[in-house]
This record gives sequence, C-alpha cells and structure tokens, in this order.
Amino acid sequence: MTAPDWQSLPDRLRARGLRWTPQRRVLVDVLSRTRGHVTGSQLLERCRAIEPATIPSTVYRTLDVLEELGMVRHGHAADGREEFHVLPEADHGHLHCGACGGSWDLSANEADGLVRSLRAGRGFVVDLSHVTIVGRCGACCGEPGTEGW
Amino acid sequence: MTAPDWQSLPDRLRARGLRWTPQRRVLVDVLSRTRGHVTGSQLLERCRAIEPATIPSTVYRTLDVLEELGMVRHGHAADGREEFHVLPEADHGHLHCGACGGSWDLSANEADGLVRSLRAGRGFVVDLSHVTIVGRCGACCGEPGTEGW
DNA sequence: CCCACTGTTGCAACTGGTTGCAACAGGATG
DNA sequence: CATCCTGTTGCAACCAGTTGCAACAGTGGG
Ligand SMILES: [Mn+2]
Ligand SMILES: [Mn+2]
Ligand SMILES: [Zn+2]
Ligand SMILES: [Zn+2]
Repeated sequence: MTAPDWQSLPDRLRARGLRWTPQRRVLVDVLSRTRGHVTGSQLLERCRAIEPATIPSTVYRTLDVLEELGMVRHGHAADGREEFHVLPEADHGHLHCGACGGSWDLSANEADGLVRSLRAGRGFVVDLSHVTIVGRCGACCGEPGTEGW
Repeated sequence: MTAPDWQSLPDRLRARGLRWTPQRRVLVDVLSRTRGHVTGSQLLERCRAIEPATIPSTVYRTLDVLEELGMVRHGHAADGREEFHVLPEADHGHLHCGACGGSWDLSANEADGLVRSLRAGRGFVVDLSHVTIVGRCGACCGEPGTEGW
C-alpha cells in the first residue's frame, strides 16, 4: 500500500519482460492525474481526450496489468461495475446508499469487527478494497425511497 | 421474508393493475423450481428450454417486477454480476473466495457486528442480501493463489 | 361478449466490457 | 545497427444486459 511510483514503472515492466508502449504511456498519464474512484469507461474517455485512437480492449487489458503491479486496485460499485482506485489511498471499502445514490468510504477501522470475526470464525481473509456495503444512509432512512438496491 | 406464494401471484399482480402473461408464467415456472442463486442469463436459458422464443428483455423486466413484489431478491456475485435468490431463504449475505472460487452464505448473525456498528455510528441500514465479501478462504489462505479478486 | 385502457412484449439499437487472432513493435542481444 | 523473440495492439465478433418505441394483448367495465 505504498505510494505509486509512476516514474519507475517503465523499468518495473521491463524487469518482468513486459513493455512500455505509447498506449500505456497515455493511460498512465491519465491515472497519474487521477484521485479517488474511476470506472474503466471514464478512463477510456480520458485517454481518448489525449489520443482519440485509443482502443477499449487495450485500456482494459492495461488496467489488468497495472493491477497486477499494484498501481491500481479495483472494487465494485453498488451496481456491480468495476471501479478503480488509484493508489496511494489507504485500503478501504465503500458504503453506498441505494436511495440517494450517496457513497462513503468505509475505513479499515470500521470494518475491523467483521474482518476479525471472519478471520477468527472461518479463517477467511477479507479483501477490504472489494467490500461495498449497500443499504440506506441515515438521511434517507425514514423517507419513502427508491428501491434501487 | 415469508415463503413465496406462487399460487397467489397472478392475483397479486392483478391487484396492482399488473398482468399475468404467458411469458411471466414461464419464468415463474422456472423460478418455482429453483433453489439458491441464479444469474439472469441462467434463468433466460431455462426459460428457453421451455419456450425457445423467450426474449431477454422480457425476462429481465419480469425479474424487476418480481423483485418489487418480493418474490426474488438480487445480490451481486464477486464479479459484480447480478445473482437472484429465490425466497424463502433467510436474509443473508455472501462470502466469496477469489482464489478457489468458493462461495458461502453469510448469516445475519455473523454480519451482526458490522450491521450494528454502521447503524449506531452512521445511521446506515445495511441491505444484507446485497453484501458480498470477497477475500480468501481458510483453505486458500496460505497457498499461492490466483489474484482474481 | 365486446371495448377501451394501459401494461407488456418484441425488436432493434446500444452500452460496457471481453476474447481470439493475425499483424505489429518493444527491446535485448550480438 | 540489424535480428529475433515474444508481448502488445487493433480489430471484429461476441456477451450480458438495458432502453425506446410501436404493436399487441390482459383485464375490468359496460
Ligand atoms: Mn444491485
Ligand atoms: Mn472484482
Ligand atoms: Zn441516502
Ligand atoms: Zn478458497
């Protein structure tokens, strides 16, 4: 969970027998200026702003590579679509309100109870960055709401 | 969370101004013989086994209607795809091992700590049927594994 | 039994994303 | 600088699922 080192990325790719290509340069450029959550299609869009010839499959395949290298991490939004986190955020999960669409981070601290009890009771190790809890936020709780869960 | 009453479904639809159609009959027939989790495309497949002319959008739209009536409930598998639960199972979440692909139910009991603390700390009410915790199961935990999270 | 109202269907276009494959191009080597 | 190896790209087909819309068909009322 250390800060992403974009400068050394080309060398780390080559060290693994992988390559530093113009297409990867564009995506890394976009990512290095991105904070928080982004979907694949948003990243594609931003790459196309720089290089209109960008191909979807290339972007998605490169994201896979970058995830293996630990440069990004994906989770799933409430609708199940992949959402990428650019490091170096602390590992965290998400809360999502199905009524108002709001989204909040779930700190390792808050998830600690669950994480501990699953580890103790089952030996199951939780991937916190993949945890998305859907429900209804405090503000929406009393109100008649969209059943978009 | 009571047992699904497929017999009275036609009347309950009509009572809401909705209709009991041949297409819905096929899907309900399939659902009434289904236990556990199913994806939409699996249901489509099974409907087509009975009525080959079955149209995808009709199935998915009908599932939405049935979910509003409480006959099914959807969650999201580890890859984010929708997965339907046919009642009358107790409300529960899921654990999914990213290494071996295994899947286990997460009882309300086990999730209680998290549910309570989110309610207390934030007023957030968790939709347990939508909770899918991804990670690594006890068996896979030591072993070198697929990073399919 | 027929009518009219309106919910539902079929269809076609579209979205986001994935896959197999042949052509291409990093980059290590000499 | 030329060569070769193999990772990567572009493309086209495909997959699961969604949407807008015109035609269709349950259903309750007369
Ligand atoms: Mn959902
Ligand atoms: Mn995932
Ligand atoms: Zn809310
Ligand atoms: Zn496992």
